[in-house]
Amino acid sequence: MSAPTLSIQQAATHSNVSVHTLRYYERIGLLPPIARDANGQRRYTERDLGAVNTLLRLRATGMPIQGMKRFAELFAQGEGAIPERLALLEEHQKAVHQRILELQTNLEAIDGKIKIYRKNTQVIPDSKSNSRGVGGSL
Amino acid sequence: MSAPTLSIQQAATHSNVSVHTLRYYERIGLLPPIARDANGQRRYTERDLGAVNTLLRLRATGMPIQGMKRFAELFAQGEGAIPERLALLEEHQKAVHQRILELQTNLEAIDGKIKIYRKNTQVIPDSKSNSRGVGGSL
DNA sequence: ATTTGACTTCGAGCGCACTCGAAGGTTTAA
DNA sequence: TTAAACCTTCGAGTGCGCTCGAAGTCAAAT
Repeated sequence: MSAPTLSIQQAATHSNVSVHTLRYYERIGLLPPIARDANGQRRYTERDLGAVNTLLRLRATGMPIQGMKRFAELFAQGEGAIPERLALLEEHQKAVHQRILELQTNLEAIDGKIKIYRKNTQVIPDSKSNSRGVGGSL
Repeated sequence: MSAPTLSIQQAATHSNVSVHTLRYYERIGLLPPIARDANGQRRYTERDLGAVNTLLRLRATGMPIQGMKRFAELFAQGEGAIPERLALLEEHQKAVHQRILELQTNLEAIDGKIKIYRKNTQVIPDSKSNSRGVGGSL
């Protein structure tokens, strides 16, 4: 039993991307050249799908295409480049972590605003209160 | 003592944006029309700076300009629109929270990969191991 | 007198990551 | 026979959020 492979259409569906994007990623070197069948059609292996998966995770965490390209290149260079691959991932890890912290910080500020709004919605302001607490300005 | 106001340059520096961006935000309706001095030059009040601050927080958490515009419009509509403002913020709050969760999930997957890489870097693989754990494919 | 910084309207350009369609080809299945 | 699904190269278009510069004006400060 040889490993099952997928057509580009199937791979696209499986990975939830468009066939356009799969060819695009291969074209710009994010994916290695995908193996072809007797008719020259792409056959995606488990490994290829794994690669797509990894790329999508990197993308989802905000890595720009240039970064992914660099990673793919380091991969193509074989085992010698493992330390660089590790370094790249660690750097990205750090960046993502900081991004999460930034989001959390800003989210807290928004939470604060929401609380103020809730107070103001619950109590109908009387003529003496001017609801200046609400935003001040936006 | 009247409230101190800032020139556009000062406001830009203070908020860490460009004067281009300040005018742009005003132009597209994110900021209210900024008050002018005798010479027609913008004078940014504390309130205006607060508005910029809020916008930057929304932006930093990924709210598109259209969303910010909607918020600004609701603000311009006065107190009657407070419930809608609240709703908009709550929706955004939810979205940001989900975004954070997504980042954390993907970050964990990346952490996993890093761990595998670290194992492989520590132990020089012998002829029997083929380091297939490392990425598999990227 | 000149430099600085502000103002206006306008439209072009940029970087990113796709996204799509055209045009022309082949193979395979119904 | 026809339709579906794949292939190629190519270039144009999209949406976002700026970003910039041009051209012309004005007023205050040195």
